Order: sequence, then C-alpha cells, then structure tokens
Amino acid sequence: MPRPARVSPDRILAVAALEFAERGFAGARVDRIARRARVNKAMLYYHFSSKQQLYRTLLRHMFTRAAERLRAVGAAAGSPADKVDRALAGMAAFIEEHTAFPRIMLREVAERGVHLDRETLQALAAVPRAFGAIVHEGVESGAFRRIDPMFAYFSMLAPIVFYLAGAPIRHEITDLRIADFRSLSPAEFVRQVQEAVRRSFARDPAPQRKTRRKS
Amino acid sequence: MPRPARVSPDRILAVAALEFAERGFAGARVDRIARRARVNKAMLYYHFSSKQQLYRTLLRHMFTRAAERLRAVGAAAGSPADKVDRALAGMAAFIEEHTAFPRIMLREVAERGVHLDRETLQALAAVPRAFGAIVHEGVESGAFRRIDPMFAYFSMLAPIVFYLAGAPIRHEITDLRIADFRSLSPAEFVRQVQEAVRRSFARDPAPQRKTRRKS
DNA sequence: GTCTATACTTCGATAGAC
DNA sequence: GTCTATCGAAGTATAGAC
Repeated sequence: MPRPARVSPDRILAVAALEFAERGFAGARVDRIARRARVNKAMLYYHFSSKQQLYRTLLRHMFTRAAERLRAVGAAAGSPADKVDRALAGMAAFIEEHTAFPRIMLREVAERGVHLDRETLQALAAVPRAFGAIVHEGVESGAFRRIDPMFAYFSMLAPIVFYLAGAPIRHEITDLRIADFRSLSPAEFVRQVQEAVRRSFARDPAPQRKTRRKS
Repeated sequence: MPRPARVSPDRILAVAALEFAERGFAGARVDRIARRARVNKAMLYYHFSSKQQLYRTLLRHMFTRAAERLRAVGAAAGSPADKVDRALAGMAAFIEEHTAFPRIMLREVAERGVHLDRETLQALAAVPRAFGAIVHEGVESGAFRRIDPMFAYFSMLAPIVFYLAGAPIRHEITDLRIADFRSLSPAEFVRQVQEAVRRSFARDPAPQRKTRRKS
C-alpha cells in the first residue's frame, strides 16, 4: 500500500451522500457538494466527470456495501429464522449508520431508476438477491412456508426503510400537536417486524378459520 | 351549481401530480406544468401563487382522498380482519388509479416533509389515523393481538407502496438480463400481503418455539 | 492535482397590455 | 382571466493559469 491517496474523492462521496439524500438528484447542487467537501468545483469535476457520474458511483458503493452485509449474514451459521432476524437487524443497523441510504433509495424508486446505468443496477440487484438466498434456504429446508422471494424482500425491508426515514415527519406532526405519533423506537420497531415476519413465514401456523377471502 | 368553473385549476393540479411525481419538487418545472396543462405560466401563477403553494395544494387533495377512502372502509360493515383486507385492497386500488401518489409520498418521506405546512400535515396524518382506527377496533374486539397502530400502518402500507412503485426498476433489471425479477402481479402481491398480515395480526397463532430472540 | 473566473443555460416569478 | 415578453438569480460545466 503506497499511500492514503484518494482522500478527496472519498470525502466528496461522503458529502455527496448527504446532499443527494437531502435534495435528490435534481435538487442537489454541485457547488454545495464541492464546498462542503472542501474542494473546489473544478476539482470535483476532475475526479467525477459529471453530476450524474458522481451520483452513480455513490449508489454503486452503497448498494455493494449493503449487499455484502447481507451475504455475510446468509453465509454465517444459524437457522433460516435466525438469519432472517439478523438480516433485518443488519439492515436496520446499516440504515442507522448510513442515514442517506434509505432516503436515496426512496427517491430512486420514485424516479423509476432513471439515473441508474447497468453497473449500478447490478449493484442494486445484489441486495434483494442476498435476501432471497436466505429466504430460499428457509423454504427449501422446510422452515418456512412457500414464499415468493420478492414478496419476502419487500415485506421485510420496506417497513423498516419507511419507518426509519419517516421519523422526522412523525416528529413534526407530533410537535405541531396535529396528532400523537410518538410510537415505537427504531429498535423496538425492528423487533416487531421480526416478530411479524416470524409469524408470517412460519410453516404451519395455528389453523385459522378456513374461509377464503376475496380482494 | 352555477357552472363547471375552475376547469383550469383542476387541470393544472392533474398535470402537476405527474410532473412532481416524475421529477420531485426541485426537479419539477413550472414551465412544463403550464404547457402540459395548456395554460401559460402567468395563468398558473394567477391561480397558485407559487410552485410551493401548488405543491401543497396538490398534496392536501391527495391525502384527503386517500383518507376518505380508508375511513369509508372503516365505517362499513364487516369484521376487523375483513376491513384490514379491504383497506389493503383499497389502498392498492387508489395507488393504481393515482400512480403519482406513491411516488410523491416516497419523495416526501425522503425530503423529511420540508415542503409541508401545517394544513398539509393535517391531511397527511389522517391516513395513518384511518388505518389505526381499523386496527384499534380489531385489538379492542379481541380479533387481533396487541399491535402498535403505527407498526401496523407501516407493515401494511410500505410493502405495497414500494412494490408497486418499484415495478419499473424491476422490469429494467429483468430486461437487461441482470437478474430475473419477474415476480408477483400487483393483485397477487396484495393477496400475499393480506395473507401475511392476517397471520401476523392473528390473536393466538400456533405456539411457536418459546425461544426469545435477541436483536 | 488544484485553483479562479466565467461561459452558457435554464429556472421561478413578474410586468403590463388586453 | 388570459396573454407575451422578460428580469434576475442560480445552475452545470469548462477554460486556462499554476
């Protein structure tokens, strides 16, 4: 290892994460990113050829890290149910460490992924795939009922992303005395999701009424 | 009723929903909204005093309609479990009728509600409140286990919003042959959520292992 | 690799006639 | 209520010295 080079690209990426999370791609200002990263604009354009390129690089990094974390959970020892618990807790921890992550994901879903190129989409796809591997193992081993992996992914991750990212709005509503939206702490919320998922995925729950419901 | 007045304000709002959903508040262009609504910019500013005012008016309308729909479900006859099913199906239908709605919600959560004033937050708060009323009834009547209303709201709605809004990205990933993300149809996905929520909310499921899990 | 200065474009909003 | 024309601010990106 020669030297701790690339200090300014890394600092630019860290600042860009905050800016893109806070304002979105269109609202983000290259000037502001450069200033807060303590480099000038020309320097930023020297490292990243455009605003879009900077954005894509940032997202690739984020998705890759999140997927690595999930793959580590999947590869570790434990029952499928334990892995699901740990995957949930792991993503919640990842989100609290990288608060920009859920906000950018929320925005990108709303934008239909228009800013993402093939490479970035590949990094993104690794996240649900890591989730899917865990769920698949549980289904194959008979620990879970037959569950669509994409359904599992969304029913697990979406509530956590939404709840954590939605905290400021709930606090605002509570502070203005519009309604009392004080509710579960993030940790407690994650436990509730774990509990719900455990019940939902379990192979043979208590025989409910045998009625079939329509839409 | 004198006349079908206010045709242009309504048309502006309809077009603005598409523009704000597509580009976000910062990315939305007032010029584009005016052109696509077939009014000129000065006319738009005559009806809505600013871009922000237009945005807030739009959101108030959307939230109000969604909440009304949910309150209708809550007020109708049926068991709490049936109402939960119908609330889920109702929100999915609402989203498919107003595709701008989930995208704007996603963005607004990411923005921490910075564009919303008191009146708009009031309209927003009515949505989880209508959900909460249904869940509360189920808990009180003993049909459901003790569930935090805010947890119920997020675990029900977030997957549907995310899944429906995320369809274009999944299709893109599938089309580029990065991964096969073809999965459940929207209707089938909603049924899966209904099934999962039924299992999760049920009062006394099959006694699982009595182990307690940590984080 | 790093800087200053600026070219070029597009935006939100308004003036003022009709 | 509706229009055309335009202002002033702010944006992305680059030129060119060091």
